[in-house]
Amino acid sequence: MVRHSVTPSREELDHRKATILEAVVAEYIDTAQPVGSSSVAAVTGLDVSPATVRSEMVTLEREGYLAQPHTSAGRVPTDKGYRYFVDHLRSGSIGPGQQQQIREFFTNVRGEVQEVLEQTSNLLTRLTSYTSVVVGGGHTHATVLNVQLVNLDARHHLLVSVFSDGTVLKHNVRSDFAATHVDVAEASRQLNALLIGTSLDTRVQVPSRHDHVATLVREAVAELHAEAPTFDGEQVFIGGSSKVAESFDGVETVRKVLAILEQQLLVVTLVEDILDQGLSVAIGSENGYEPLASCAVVVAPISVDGEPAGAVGLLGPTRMKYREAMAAARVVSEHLTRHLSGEDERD
Amino acid sequence: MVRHSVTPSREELDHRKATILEAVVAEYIDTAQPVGSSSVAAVTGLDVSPATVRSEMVTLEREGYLAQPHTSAGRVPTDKGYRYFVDHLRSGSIGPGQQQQIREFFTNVRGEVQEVLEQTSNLLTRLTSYTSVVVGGGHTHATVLNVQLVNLDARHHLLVSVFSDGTVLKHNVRSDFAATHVDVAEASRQLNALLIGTSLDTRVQVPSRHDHVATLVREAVAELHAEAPTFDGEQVFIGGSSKVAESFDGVETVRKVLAILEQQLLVVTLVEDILDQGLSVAIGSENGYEPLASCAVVVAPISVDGEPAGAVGLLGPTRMKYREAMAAARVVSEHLTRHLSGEDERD
DNA sequence: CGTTGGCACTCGATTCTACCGAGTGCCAAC
DNA sequence: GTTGGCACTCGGTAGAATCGAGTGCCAACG
Repeated sequence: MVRHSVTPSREELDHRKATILEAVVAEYIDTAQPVGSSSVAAVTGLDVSPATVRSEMVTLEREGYLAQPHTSAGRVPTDKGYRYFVDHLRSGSIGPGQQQQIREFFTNVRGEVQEVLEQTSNLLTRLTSYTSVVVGGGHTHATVLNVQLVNLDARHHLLVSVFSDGTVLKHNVRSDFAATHVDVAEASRQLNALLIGTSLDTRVQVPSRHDHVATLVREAVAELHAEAPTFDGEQVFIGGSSKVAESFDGVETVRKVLAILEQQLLVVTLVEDILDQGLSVAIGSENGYEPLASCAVVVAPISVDGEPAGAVGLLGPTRMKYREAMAAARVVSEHLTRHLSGEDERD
Repeated sequence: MVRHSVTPSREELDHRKATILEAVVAEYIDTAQPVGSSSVAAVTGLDVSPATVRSEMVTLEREGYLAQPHTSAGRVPTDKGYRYFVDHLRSGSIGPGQQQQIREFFTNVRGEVQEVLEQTSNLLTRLTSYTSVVVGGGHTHATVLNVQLVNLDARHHLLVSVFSDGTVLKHNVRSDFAATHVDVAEASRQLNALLIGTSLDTRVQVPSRHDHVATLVREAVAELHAEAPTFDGEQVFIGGSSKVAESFDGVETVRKVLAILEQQLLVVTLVEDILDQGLSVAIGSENGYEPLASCAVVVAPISVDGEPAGAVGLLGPTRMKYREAMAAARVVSEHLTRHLSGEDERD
C-alpha cells in the first residue's frame, strides 16, 4: 500500500492520538460536520476531558492528520487522516443480507462476460450506493481457437476470430479486387492453419505471394495483429453515476467528477494505477487527478485462472464508508474471480 | 405531435401575441430570468408600450403559454409556451464551423458500427454541450451469412454468427455429453446449411434425431433464436452526462435526470416514444417521465438503407437552445444515415 | 509534567429589519 | 384599443444583532 511505497517511514500514533483521530474521522464520515473536542471526549472510552482532547488535536493538526475549516470550528480529517484511518481499519465484513444478495446474484447471472461485468457494476452500486467501476480485460494470453473470413460483398469481408477465453473479435478486411467465394473460403482455411493456437502477439509467417488469396490472408492477419496493443480489451462499466450527485454537494464538483467518469480510458488508468501501487484505496490527492481531490476510490483486483484480469472499484467522497465499501469490493471481486474462472456453470 | 394527438385543436395566436410570446421565450432561454414587459416592448419591433405588452401577457398567461413565478415578477414560459415557440421556429441551420466539424468527423470515423455510434454521441455533445443520446439497432431483417460452432472444451461450445449487416453474435452452447471435434465440425456444417440466408425470425427445420450432432444443432439453433426478441440489438450510447450538472441547478434534479439516464432501456423507450408520436422535440411533461419534467429532448431518426434504425437525441433543460440543438441533431442524423447506409468507405 | 476546569474570544450561521427596485395591475385619459 | 401614470407587491440584498459551538490559553491541581 501507499504506506510501503509512497510514505516511506509512516509514523505510528500513540494509542490516545490514534483513538482520537479515529473518532474524529468516524464522526465526520457520519455527520459531514466538523467534529468538536467534547463530542470526541464523550464518544471515546478514553475518559479524558475535552481540554486534553483539544491539546492532542493541536498535535494531530500540526502533524497533518486534521484540519480546521476556520479558527474555532471543529476538526475535519485531512487526506492523511483518512489514510491513517483506513490503514488501521480492522477489515469488517458485510451484512448477511448483502452476502445473500451477492450470492444470489452470482448464481443467477448468466450470459456474456461483458454483461456479467456490467451487471456486477450495478450490483456494487446497489450494495453501497456509491458509483461503481468494473474494469475487465487483460486476456492477452488467449489463443485463437478459430477464425473465419466472411464475404460481405465482393470487396468487403469480415474476419471473425474466436479466442480461447470466449472473446470474439471482428475486423473489416477490404480488398482492392473482387474476391470470389472460393478465394475467401481458401483464405479462411489458410488463416485457420496459420493462426489457430497462436496468441495475438505471436509473429506468424504470412505468404508473400501476390495472388488474391495470399493478399487476403496478409490483410486479415495484419488487421488482426493491429489489434494487439489495444486487445487487452480493457472495458469499463460504470454504474450509478447518479450517485455522484448524492455524494458531493457542489454542483461544480459533481460536474468535474462526471466529466472524469466519461473518459473511460482515464478511469481504467486510474484504477490500474491504484492497483499497481499495491493500494486498495486511493484517498483524495493520492489518486493523482486534481478534479478527484474530494473523492476516494476503493479497488479490488479480479483475476481469471490466476491471471490478473481487471478490477472492481467504488468511487465516493473522501468521507465514504470505507469499511463497508472495501468489504463490498473485496467480496464481490472474489465472487467475480471465481465466477469468471469458470467455477459456475454458464448458460 | 402532442399537437396532433394531445392537443386536438391548437389555436394560432395573432401576430402580436405570437411575437410577444416568442420574445419572452427567447429572452428566457438566454437569461434564465423572468422576462418583464418593458424589455419585451423594447426588443420586439412592435412599437407598442409596455402597458400594451402587459395586457397581452395577461391573456397569454390565461391561455397557458406563460406563467409568473410570483405576482410581480416577469413571465416565464410554460411547456405550452415552449411548444408554440418550437412549432413556429423557422428551422435554422448550424454554423459553418460546426458543419466542418461534422464533415470531418464522418470522413475520419472508422471501425465497428457501435464505435461509430458511440463517437457520434460524443460529437453531438461537443457540438451542443447538451447530453446526447444515440440509439442504434433494429437490424431485424439482417440474414445469416455464416455461422460457426467452436469448441471451448468438451461440453462448452461457442456459436458465432455473422449477419449480413456485419453484426456478429455469439452464444454459449452446452452439451450434456462430451462432444468430439468431429461432432462439432459436423454440427457447424449442418448449421451453416440450415441457417445461411435466414433471418432470426425465420423458422427452420431442425433435425429430430438424438445423436450428438443433431442435439448440438438443435441447441445452437434454439440459443440463436432465443435472441430474436431482443436482437433488435437496441443499443444506447450516452455522451456528456456531465452536462447534466451544467444544465440544471438543483442537485436533486441532476440526480433524478442522471438516474433516468442510467436506465438505458428507459432511454430507448423515451426516444422511440417521441419518434412514434411523430415529434422531433418533447418538452417538459410531454416526455411522460415526471423526473424529466424540466427537460426537453430533441430527437432525429436515423435509418439504414431506408429502414428506420435508431435515432440521435439531445437532452437539455426546457430552456434549451432549440434551434441549435434541432439543427445539430438533424444534420448529424442525416450524416449518420448516409454513413451507415454505406456511402462512405469503412476501414 | 500531564491533566483539567475556567474563561475570554472567534467566527460562521441565523435571524431580523430595512430597503430597493423590477415589474405588475389598474385606471383614467387619449 | 392604446397609453402614461401610479400605487402596490414581493423577492433579493445588505447590514446589524445575536447565538452558540468550539477554540486557545492559562492557572491550578494531582
